[in-house]
Amino acid sequence: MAEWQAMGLDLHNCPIRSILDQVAAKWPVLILLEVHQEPKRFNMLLRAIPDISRRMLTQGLRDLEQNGLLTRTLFDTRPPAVEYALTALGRSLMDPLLALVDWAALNRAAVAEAHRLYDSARQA
Amino acid sequence: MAEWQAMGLDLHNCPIRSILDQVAAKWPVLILLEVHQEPKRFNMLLRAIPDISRRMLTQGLRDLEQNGLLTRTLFDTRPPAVEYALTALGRSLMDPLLALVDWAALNRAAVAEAHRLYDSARQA
DNA sequence: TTAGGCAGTCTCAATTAGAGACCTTTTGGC
DNA sequence: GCCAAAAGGTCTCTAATTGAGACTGCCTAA
Repeated sequence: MAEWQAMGLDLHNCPIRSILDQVAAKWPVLILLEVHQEPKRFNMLLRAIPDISRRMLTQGLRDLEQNGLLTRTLFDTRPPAVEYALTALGRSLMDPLLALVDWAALNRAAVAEAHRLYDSARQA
Repeated sequence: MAEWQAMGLDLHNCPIRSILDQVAAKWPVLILLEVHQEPKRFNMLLRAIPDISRRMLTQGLRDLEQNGLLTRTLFDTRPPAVEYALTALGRSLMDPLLALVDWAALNRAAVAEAHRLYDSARQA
């Protein structure tokens, strides 16, 4: 971090910010985690992430496609099927992303405890 | 990932989802990155992240405090100063978070290129 | 005495997200 | 032959979230 800050790549006025905003967001992360398991189709994703709306799923998929993280493949079957899969770039993102998920899994007890403490302090 | 999925810890109906939603979000990430450099005060953060509003900064700080990622320390100086600093838990989050930032820094050219390709394909 | 910094809160307007109807094509059941 | 369902979305309308910016109260330096 220190290095690329020295290089003038700070978070303000830089493309890293916008990438982070796109990727470090609720729905994109969830979509990537689903597609990471195996390529999935639109309605499959809709079922896999029950509380996403079609609107947000469409938008999330378009954004991720635009950022080069996944591909949209139209199969000319009847009815036509559309498959979303990770690109190489998308796969390269999964390492840091899964590390974040692992952190969350590992520390959920600590976070829950912090909530408890915070709330009881508020009470007093 | 496979392991904790086998353990029944899937992303739907699980506290990991809510932690991820809180942490993998625009402002909290930015706040953490700032506080990671060194403990900072309210107005310092406001200046460091120029496009955040006071409202969102307040809310982000409260959320992060509630999740046990940072501490709020009131110094009884004149005028009173409030310092926000990472907790041990917060510091432990920085590894995966910085990995994500590094990924963004490393791959920003590829992402930019993907945008260019996507846009020119749209054109045609 | 007025200007400014500190750490916020409050209100109102603009933006964004969610709910759910609708579209087109095609298959399967009755 | 006809209705329902699934495919992959779009469209509209409403609800929730965010942002802009005024305001607070206390204190210091000019």
